[in-house]
Parts: sequence; C-alpha cells; structure tokens
Amino acid sequence: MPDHDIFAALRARTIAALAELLPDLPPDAYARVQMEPPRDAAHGDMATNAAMVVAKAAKQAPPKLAAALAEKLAGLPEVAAAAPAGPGFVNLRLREGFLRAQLPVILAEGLRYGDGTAGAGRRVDVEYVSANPTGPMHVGHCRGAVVGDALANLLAKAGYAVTKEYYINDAGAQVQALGYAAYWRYLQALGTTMTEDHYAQLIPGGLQYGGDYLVPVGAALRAEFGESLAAPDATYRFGMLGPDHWLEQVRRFTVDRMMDAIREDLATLGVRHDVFVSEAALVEAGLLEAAEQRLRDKDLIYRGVLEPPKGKTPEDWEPREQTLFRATQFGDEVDRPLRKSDGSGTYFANDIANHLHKLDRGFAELVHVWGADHGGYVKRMQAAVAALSAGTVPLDVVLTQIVHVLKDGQPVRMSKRAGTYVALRDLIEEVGRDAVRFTMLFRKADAQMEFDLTKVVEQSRENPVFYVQYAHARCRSVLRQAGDLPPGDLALAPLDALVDPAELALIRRLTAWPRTVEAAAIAREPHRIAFFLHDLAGDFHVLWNRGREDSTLRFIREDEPLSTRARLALVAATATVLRSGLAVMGVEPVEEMR
RNA sequence: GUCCUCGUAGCUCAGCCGGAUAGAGCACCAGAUUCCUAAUCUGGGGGCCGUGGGUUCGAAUCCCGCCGAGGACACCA
Repeated sequence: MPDHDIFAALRARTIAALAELLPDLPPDAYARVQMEPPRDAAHGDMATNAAMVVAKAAKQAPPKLAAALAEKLAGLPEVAAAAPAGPGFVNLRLREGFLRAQLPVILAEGLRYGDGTAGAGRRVDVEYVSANPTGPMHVGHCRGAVVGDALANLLAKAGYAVTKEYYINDAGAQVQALGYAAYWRYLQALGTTMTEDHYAQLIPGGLQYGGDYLVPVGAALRAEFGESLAAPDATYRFGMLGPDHWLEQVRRFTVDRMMDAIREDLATLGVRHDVFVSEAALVEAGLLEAAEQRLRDKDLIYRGVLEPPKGKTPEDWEPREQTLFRATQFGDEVDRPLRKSDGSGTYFANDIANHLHKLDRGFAELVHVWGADHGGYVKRMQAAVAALSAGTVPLDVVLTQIVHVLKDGQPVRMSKRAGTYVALRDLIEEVGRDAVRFTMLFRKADAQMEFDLTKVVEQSRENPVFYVQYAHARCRSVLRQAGDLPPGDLALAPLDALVDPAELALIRRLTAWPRTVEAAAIAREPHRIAFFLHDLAGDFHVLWNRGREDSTLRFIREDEPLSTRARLALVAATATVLRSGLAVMGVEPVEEMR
C-alpha cells in the first residue's frame, strides 16, 4: 500500500541504486538513509543523505559517492534531475508529470490516502482521560482527552490495531469519600435536619465533594433504596447508619452515575473509548496478587525500608518496612513500595495490576496520556512493564501540560467553590467542539498552553481553526459549483494544465501527507497533523488568492473545460487530505462558513 | 537535595528522533486592494537557538556542567 508515499518509494529506489554501485555493502548499512523534502525548496523536491550515511562503510568520500549516485538516480523515470550538493546530499527534482500523477492516487484512495503500515497491525492500547469518577469533567481533563483520542486515531491510521481505553480509578480513598458525600445528599433527599457540619464530623476525612452535582445522585439513591439505607433518628428524622450497611452500595451506585456523566461529557467532545477497565474489578479478580506473584517469581520483590528522600525529608518521616519492587533494576531512581506498612496495596500496585491486565490481553505496545503532574510516575511504571513483559512491550507516556483558560486575554476565574474548575461542558458550549479539539492539538502536548475563548472563535486567518476549516469550505464551494463530479471522474482528468508554481506547490504538499502521518505516529505527536493541515490550508489559500488577482488562475473557467477539470481534481484531492487530517484530529470538516 | 518537562525573532510557537543560508503567525515598516472566490493581498527589517564544554565530516537537535521557568518527589490517588 504505501507506495503512495513517494518519499518511501524514492528512498527504496535510492537504496537499490546504491546497492548496484556498492555490491559489497551489507543491507543494514542503509538503515539511516533518508529521503525528505529539503529545507530550501530551491534545492528540489527531495534530498537524500544516502551518500554521507554509507560513505564510511563504502570507504569513499561523500561528495564523490553523491555524484555517482546522482548520475544513477537521474535515469529514473520519476526524476527530472539529480545533482550532488553540499557535503554529500543528492537533490532530486521530480518530473512534474510524476507529481501530477499523485492526484488520481489520492482521489482513488480517498480518506485512506495516508494510511500507513508503520504499525504493521501491531496491537496497541492507548489509555487516556482516566479521570477519577468523582465528578464531571473539567477543562483540566480536556487536553488529555483530545490528545489521547487524536493520538489513537493517528496510530490507527498508521497501521496499528488500536484499543482506546479508560481506566476507572474506583478503588481508592477518594472514591470512598465520594460515597460519603453522595450519602449526605441522600440523607438530604430524605429530609434530614442534620447540619452539613455535623455530618462532616461523623465521617472520615470530612465532607470532600460538596458540589451540587451529587444532589441528583442523592435523589436517585432515595428512589432506588427508599429509607432503607438510613437510620431513623429522633433528633434529625434521619441519621447515619453504620457505613458497613451502605457504603459499598452507595459507592458503586455513585461511581456508575459519575461514569455516565463522564461518558456524556466525553461524547460531547467526540471521544469514545472502546474499553472501560475498573480498578476495583481488577482488584476483586485478584490481579494485584497475580502481578505481585509474577514479580516475586522473578525475584523482584523484597521487604525493606526506603531511605528518606534526599534533601527534603518530610516532618513525619520514620523508617517503615514495606513490600518493595526492585524498580532500580529497570532504570528507576529508587525501589517502589507495593504494599504500605500496614500491608494494604499501594496505588502503584493496583496500577501494576492494570498493566498486567493489558499485557495479558496481548498488546504489543502500550501508550498512556497523562497530565504533566504525573511525570514523576513514568519511570516506575515503565520499570514495572519492563519487568512484567521481560522488556518486550514498550510503554510510551505522553505528558500534557496545563491549559490556562483566558477570555479577552484575561484569566478566567475558577468558580467560587475552591477547587472546582470550569466544566468541560461549559467550555464546549461556549466555543464548540471543533474549536476545542483543534486548539488543543495546535501545540505540542508537553508545552503549556493558553486557551483564549475569544480568539478560538474569531473568524480571521490568525485563528488556525478557522483558517483550516475555511480552506475546506472553499474547496467544497468550488466543487459544488462545478456540480460535484464524483472523484472517479476527476481521477481521469488530464492534468497537464497544472503548471503554475502555486499549483505544483500544493501538489507537493499533498504528497507529503503519508510521511507526515507516519512520522507523527512514530513520534506520538498528533500536533504535527494540525500543523500540516495549517500549512496545507496556507498553500491552498495562496492559490485561491492568485485567482482573485488573475482570473486565468481561477479553478473554474467556463472557456477552459480542460484546465477546469484538472484544477477540480487538485481541489478535490486537497479537500480529501484536509478531511483525512481533520478526521485524525476528530474535527468535523465544514461545508461552508457561516 | 533528586528526578521530569522546558528555554528558538519584541510576543505566541514550529523545526520532520544529527544535515545545506534556523521557519510561520502576530506585532512593526513599506506598498496594493473595495474585489462577492466576503471574512484582505504582496514585499521587507528583525535571531551568539539560555550558557560553557564534549561527541563528528556536520549540533537548535545527541552527552555532561551551570543559569533560569514550571512540575513531581516514602506509606496519596
């Protein structure tokens, strides 16, 4: 399939040519050979470092080898000219006919153009969002959700078999606190006269989740269980029954409700996971013990006491014996506790169980999207996966930085209740799903980002969301005017009329799509897709603007049916690649701007 | 104190896992344009790539030290 990637195709041609020149070279000498667009377009369409890379093994001077290689490559049917340059590059200029011939390829493959084989069908699990099910989603979760979703789409396009996974942290103390908070709303729903302060004193850790969003859960609990979970009370009408009688049920009930809400929030973002894995279910299934045993069998577990962290010792530090995992054998700084001094499992232990669960399902690669505040957690998790998989399964972690929400350049205040962030739903309602998704992806994931509510809906070329959407809308507008010929028709159009530099520049850009997908997938960097689309839109807008000044460059010319058809093919191919990229980003291409 | 991420034009950011004279947008300067292919266009100035070393044919990119920003640092999740 990926001979639609003309860079890969010419790279293969180059290696073949080089092998003829240097028959004694082992095949692995060519591993570092690259074929890529040169930085300066004046150098040609493609450049290869081949001569420099193999020079040492070939015992030849790079420029000399480059000259010989250029001579061979010049004879290829795709190549108009080949010349040695600089310290040993070979620059290629492609035949325009070969470039134009990519348009029917694009039109024939449609949205599949750019699909790659880099993933080779390997099964990869992409875990993202995984917000605690203790409340609705807020903007803090949003970036990870969008980046993870786009990354999963990207990997699928690059030929991986992708599973989108959400890990539900429903086993810890926080979820217990959620249960207590929901129970409070339940008592209120029953009509207790107890004060919130009094209730808070009755429960461990106090009332932690005071948000209104649990009020409906309290009502639902009442509808489900009636008065059966409460104690009749002379003073308050309804008092608290011993937690043993209700906490587990309430916790489970509430987590289900929260997950429903989270799923809804994700759906408005256009995010749909394939699999939801419950931490509590893993623990119940005994995976924690299984994981521990697995590590114990490899002699990676011992009882021991950790050193206090150097430099900054917590005040309440005291030596404690814990069950430890030999993370240092896998590149971590210190060994990590699996069990607390009281014998109960740590969060890390549960997370190891989570990863064992992934490995047992046969994934060849694991990917996580985490907030940057979990950066310190990466090494130990990679250590655990390396230990459990005997180093056969890589775990890649993509960290996303904080998003600062602005409006008119001013920071948006967090709502009055401390710790409650802007709800994701409000954000989408204000600016729309597409603007949210595009903007989140128009920046490297690990770079801090400002999200200005005013700017992302601005209709000007300074707004990349608008800029790219507008390019697609213009394409569609032209194609509609021309009567929406099917791509199969346009693929047959003679293309010799496409000679303008701006037209050829656009074609060149289009042909870089497959390699962009592959490179972005390998680097796990979905933002590259956004930047590519921005560049592509730019090339198209340039062409459009030329048509405004010079009517002979317009796409549709009544008097020139031949060039019109050729240009329609170009426009249709452009629209196709734009759609293809937007699909990876999860952004809807618009038919027209309103 | 240790670790992680980062430091690129005045500002916001790219720079394709070592390549040629480091790019884009905004802002600034100079021109063009009132056109329905609406929601501008063309050109220009502007950078010891934080800093000091190292690796090699070649470093913004890889390695080490330092400076600076943000984050994480036993038994939380």
